[in-house]
Amino acid sequence: MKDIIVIVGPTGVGKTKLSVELAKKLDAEIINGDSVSIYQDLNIGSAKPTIEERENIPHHLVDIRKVVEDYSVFDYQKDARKAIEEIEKRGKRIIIVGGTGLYIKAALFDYQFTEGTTYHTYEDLSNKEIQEKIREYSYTPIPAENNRKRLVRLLNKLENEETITNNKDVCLYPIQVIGLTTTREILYNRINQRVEKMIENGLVNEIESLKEYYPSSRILNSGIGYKEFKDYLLEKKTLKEVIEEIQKNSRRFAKRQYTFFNHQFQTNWFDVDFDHFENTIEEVYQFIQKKES
RNA sequence: GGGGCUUUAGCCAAGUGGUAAGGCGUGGGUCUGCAACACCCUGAUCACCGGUUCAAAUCCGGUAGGCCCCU
Repeated sequence: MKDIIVIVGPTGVGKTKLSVELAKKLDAEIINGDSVSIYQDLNIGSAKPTIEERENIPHHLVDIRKVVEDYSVFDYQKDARKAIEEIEKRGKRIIIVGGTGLYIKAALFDYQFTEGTTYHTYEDLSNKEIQEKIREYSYTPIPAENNRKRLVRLLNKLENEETITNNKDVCLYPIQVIGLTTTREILYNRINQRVEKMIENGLVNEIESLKEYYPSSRILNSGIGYKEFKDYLLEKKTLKEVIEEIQKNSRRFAKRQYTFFNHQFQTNWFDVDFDHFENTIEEVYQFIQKKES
């Protein structure tokens, strides 16, 4: 099997464009590695590649869920591995692009989940009490003491007797991780402008048409570019405030993405040449060729 | 020209004599089932000069900037 090309980087650096161009050169198909593009009807705010931008390259794991449905890392792991298998059978190369680090990592590395386990929220227990219970299983050290979500998850795993492995460094596929980067200043400018552009392209209409799903949709209440509109729909916030909030959340997200891709993957970083993007494409292409020869 | 108020980190801001709360942003970090999530870490000698005091961001005087009122 040839290396799977994994394209990562912060939001707004040009991952989509690179993935399509590279797919053409390598005769590859693309697997989406973005937790929001999974959803139908979330197009503008998710910065999902348009049909034109996809240039007839097959894109997998895009639009596979409805806005009211849930989706998790485990689902992604299964779906992505299946897609890898299928593309492989077709004899095409594989490119995974996206900014959701955990999804991509769980698909490619030996993360193990257990099918259909029960899940308690332990609402009656304090963080301290949950920690105590975790200790009863002789599980130490307790990670992230104040992180309610992770504590609850861990306790559930212990109570369900799920196997807890630590294979996060065991990669199951041959991969080549390409990271796109630039200076913070340029990145933040691009992010800010891209949000303005989303508004011009009709993000507000997209939101209006999804309005009725807000109360029941998890993704609409957590995805950047969507959750910020909740108060706008209630007329508690102006559009200007919403825009600024989306920009801010995107910037903070980009920062966290850097930490993840820097520490969780062996990323080969490339400084993007925005004025002559073909240079960046060529540089990455040469890098891949060299690695394989 | 006269009078009053004000000046604390990039921003907002508490603190009126005993050696600087907090929030936001920024930067860094964690990461096996909500991950575009959640969580952790991160900064100042208080406009400047002088005085009072054992001790001043805190009191007094002056200088500079800002705001307001009067003429």
